[in-house]
Order: sequence, then C-alpha cells, then structure tokens
Amino acid sequence: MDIGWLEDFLALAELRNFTRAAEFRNVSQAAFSRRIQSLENWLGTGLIVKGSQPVRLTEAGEQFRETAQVSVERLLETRASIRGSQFDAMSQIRLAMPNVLARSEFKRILGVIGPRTKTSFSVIVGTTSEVTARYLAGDADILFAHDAPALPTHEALSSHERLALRRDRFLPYATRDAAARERFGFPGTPGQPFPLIAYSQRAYFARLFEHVLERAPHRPSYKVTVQCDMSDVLKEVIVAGYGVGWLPQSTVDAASAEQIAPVDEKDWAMELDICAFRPRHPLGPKIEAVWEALCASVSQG
Amino acid sequence: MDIGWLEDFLALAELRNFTRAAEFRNVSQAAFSRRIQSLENWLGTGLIVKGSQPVRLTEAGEQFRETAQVSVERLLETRASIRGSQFDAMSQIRLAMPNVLARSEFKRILGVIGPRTKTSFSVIVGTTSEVTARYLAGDADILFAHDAPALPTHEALSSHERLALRRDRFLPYATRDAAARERFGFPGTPGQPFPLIAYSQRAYFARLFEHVLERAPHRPSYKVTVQCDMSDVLKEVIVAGYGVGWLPQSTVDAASAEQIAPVDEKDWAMELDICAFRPRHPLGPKIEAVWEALCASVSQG
DNA sequence: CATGGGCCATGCGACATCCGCATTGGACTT
DNA sequence: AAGTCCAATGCGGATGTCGCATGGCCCATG
Repeated sequence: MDIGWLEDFLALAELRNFTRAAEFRNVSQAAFSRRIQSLENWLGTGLIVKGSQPVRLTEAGEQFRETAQVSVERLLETRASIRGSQFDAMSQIRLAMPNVLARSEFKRILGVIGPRTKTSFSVIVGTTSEVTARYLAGDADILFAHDAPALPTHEALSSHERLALRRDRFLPYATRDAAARERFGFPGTPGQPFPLIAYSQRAYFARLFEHVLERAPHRPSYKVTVQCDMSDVLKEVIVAGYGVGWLPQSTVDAASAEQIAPVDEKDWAMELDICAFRPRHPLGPKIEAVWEALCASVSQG
Repeated sequence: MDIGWLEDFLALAELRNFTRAAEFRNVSQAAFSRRIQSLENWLGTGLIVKGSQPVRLTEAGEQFRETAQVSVERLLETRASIRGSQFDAMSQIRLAMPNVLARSEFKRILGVIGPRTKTSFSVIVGTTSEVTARYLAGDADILFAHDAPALPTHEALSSHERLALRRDRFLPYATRDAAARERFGFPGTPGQPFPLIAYSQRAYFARLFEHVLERAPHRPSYKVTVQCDMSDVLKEVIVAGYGVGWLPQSTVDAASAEQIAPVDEKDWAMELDICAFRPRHPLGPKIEAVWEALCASVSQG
C-alpha cells in the first residue's frame, strides 16, 4: 500500500470529484480511478458510494479518512523534521523551477543567492506542473514559478510562504515584419482566425491564456499553428513568423526583441509574478540564508 | 512511499540484520536492501549507520522508527476494524493454506466447518511461506499450516491464536520394494550416502528436515536426487522408487500406503501439529462461528 | 599477516505493475 | 430524445521491482 494512495483518497474526499482530484494530484483520471480501486482492494471494502453524484464516502470511507489524514500528516511531518535537523550537513540546496525560468531567470537568481552561501545547488527542471508536484512531494526545498494571484499555480501552494521576486507580463508577440503582422490580423474576427502559437493543453501557461481570453473585450477567433509546452520553443516559432503567441516578457531577451514585438498590449496582456515558494516550517540555516537573500533582493528593488 | 517499506524498516530495526530481516519479510536480501535504500531516499537521509556490525540506526533512524511504528499500527488497526464492521456483509470467508494441506486436509476441514455456515469460501494456496505472508498481510481470515512448537512456521504468528487441529508426523518414506530399500541403505553412513528426495531450500519442510537431522543419533550422509517444494510431487517420486523422502503422514493416503512405507521411524520422525491460526481481535459472526466449529471438532476428538 | 566466512551492495535480465490514451457505459440535464 | 458530464476499462508501452549471481568490505581466526 502506497501512501500516495492515501493522499489520493484525501484529495478525493475533499474535492468529491474524481476528475478534479486526479488533476490536483497530477495524474490522469484513469490512473486516479485505479488507485482508489487499489486502496479499496487493500482495505477489503468500498470507500466510495457507487453511482452517486457528487462523490460520497461510505461509512468505512469516513472512518478511514481520519486515519489516512493522521498517518499522512505524521509521516510527512516527521520527514520534514528529520530533514530539518539534517540541514547543517546537507551538501546542496535543492531548487525546483520550470524550464522557462531555468533559462531566463536562474542566472539572476543565482546572482542574488550565490554569493551569500557556500553550498552548491541542485536544480530540478521540467514543466510547471511537474516541478510543482516534486516540490510538494518534498523533492525540493524552494520552488520558483510564475504565479498570477487570480490563477494560482497549484492550490496546495496556498499554505506555503510566497515571495514575489519581480513582476512579469504575459502578452502576445509576433514578428516585427509588418506584412506578416498585417496578414495575421490579430486579434482577428469570428470570420478571420489569426494563427496561434499555443501551449499544450495541460501547461500552466495554457490556463493563463484561457484566462486572458475570458477577460478580453471579445472572444477572438484563432487557429492553432504549433503547440508545445516550452516557451522557448514557442518563441523560436514566433520569431520564424508562423503566428502570434503569448510569452512571458522575461523570456524575450535583447536578441529576440529585435525580431519580435508585442501585439496590442492593452487588452491582451496579463500581469503575473515570478515567485519563490517555501514551506512555512524552519528549513535550516543555509536555506534560511538563501531565503533571506531573496527577500532582501526584493525589498532593495 | 510504500508502507511495506516501513514494515521492512521496523523488522530491520528489530532484528538488526539485513539478511534475517529480509527472510522475516519474505523477500530476497537484495530486494530488502534496495527497499531500505528507497526509504532512505524518500526521507532524504540515512537511517542505518554504514559499516557497523550489527546494524545500528542513525539518530534520524531512531526518530523515524517511532513514527513508522505508530503509522503502520494505526493503518493496520483501522483496516482490521473496518473489515470487522463489514463482516456481516462479507460474501466469503478467506482461508489460506499451503498446497499440501489443500490436497490432504481441506476436505476434512470443510466437513467440519462447511455444514455450520452458509457463506462460501475463498481458498488461497501456495507455499507455506507465501500463504503465511498473505495471511499476515491481511489477505486471509484464517490460516492453516503445519507447525511444530519447536520450530514455528513464522515468528509473527506467535501473537495470533493457535488451534492444533490434530497431530501429524513428519517422517521418512521409501518404496515398499525390499530390494530398493536395501540398496538405499538408509540411514546410510559417511561413506555410503542414501538418495534423498528433498524439499527446496526455502520451504518450511526443508527447515523441519534440518531440525530432524540435528536431533538425530548421528548425522547421516545423503545425496539429493530430486528437489521440489511440493510434498505431493515428492511423494510421486518416492513412489517411483528414486529414494527416501520425508513426508507428513497425513499426505500418505490409502493408495499411496500400498506402495510406500516409513523407514526407521524411531529416530527420524518428528511430531508436528496441523494448526489453524486467526488474529486475536474479533472477526465478525460468520468467521467466529467457523472458528468455534473448528474448536468443537478438536475437543470432541 | 594471510585466509575464510558473514554481510551488505550492485549489475543484469526477466517479469509485473502502472501509466496515459482512447473509448465505453451510465446517470443526469436540457 | 439528444447532449453533457463522469467514472470505469481495454490496450500498448514505459517504469519499477524482483531474484540470482557476484563483488567488495569488515572482522574473526589461525
């Protein structure tokens, strides 16, 4: 029996919906459903009332929920405590950040925290949801991520300390070539869709994009030209003139800025923060020093 | 993180020896070692002091031991409790027994318990260690097994209720063919080994056999002819005249008794019990009724 | 100091499990 | 009655785990 199953069950008991709970737990709905079945099989009894909407727990499910909660909490707390007492001897600090920040921001972050500490760093990179899950699972000490207050990266991060390092903007870019920009016709009309360089379905930026559309003056019409979950790849495609795509301003360096420019900033941009997250409990002197350096860099401007 | 890892760690903390703990947990030493590593990796710190003999826990290990103990106990207790409250609705009673008992004793057992209950039975069969492990893991309600008080089937069974159903004897058999028996020369001498039909290394009966040898008047010399972990297979080989092999008397039915007979019973036999085991906590009305039927069958003779 | 035995770690190939995708089956809504 | 939302399941592929065999280490013993 995996304690991940317990966490799955707790998420399901909380959200009362397999699909949302699966999303929360960062697995497919299919896998999630089977994990709950595995847990029921281990217990030897059903936890969920079949064919009820929304999900309801059986009597056994209610009884088990408390034990699951207590056990998971105790195990995770003990792990955190042990890790905390080991921090002095810890050889390296583990940072997690999505690919886009690893490329555009890591140098800056290292400039802030590097000089003040003698430890080495281990950097976990991947998609936003991947690194967030790994941070929440305790695989990293500090998480860096884009985060819009209106659209949190992950609900579970709300119980963590959040430090906005600096402002960023998420806005549409296109090549500077006037003829191409004219041809795209952004933001388009229902009859004339513009070519969109889009994020993959599950990416955090895809959710941000949806959010932008919902708050826009009108729903534009578009046709997806290229889809990918890495901003840097999308940027290259935009540079090559294949269409319009949303990028965090921070990823557009001087070289790229010569080739691409924002389109119609006013209505289609979204403010967001580049944030650092850390657990609220003490993390040992070295990591605390790093965190203080981050805080200081913010307050100093 | 699997709670099996926690049970592994608790066994190791208790026994202070990887090899014994692995045996206790019914896995290879290699797998056991890797599971401890997995747990250490999940915790992010070492639990075992490297290069110490016997095994010693680190400070973190001592700290984690208590949490592991509490969490495992709580989870298993809650499972048992939930299962207990579900017993009325339980469709079938789960019996576990080694192959040899499934073939020779199940009919008798069913004759005792079958008439008094209306539920159906699910029978888990396998090697003794397999079914014992599954019973201990909660996959069965009642375990049937051979058990010699001097050589318990599994240490963990000592905390379970034990009911000796009837006596059995573990003793050497050979074909009735006089010429062959003469040729075997059992119990042999250092110079003239007898042909042994032996149990596989890890089988419970292999341990019993070793125990018999240790208590025998002299250490005989033998040569393994055939090795297998199923008594019934060994019996066929003995019938075919390939050598001498130890069998539980209960497996020798009338048909076999015409072809094989014990050899030198006095010094090479061992008394053992055919036992039923059950957890000490209440198990619900149906299973309690079965247990009472078993008890009654013993006291009535 | 050399040797042997007990003990834990690891390379390797085989096997089981778990995952994601796509789809089905079922209940409820419009 | 068609549409929508939701959980369960068949299937192919990836990932992890196992046992076996072996290697390296320490310690006890001659």
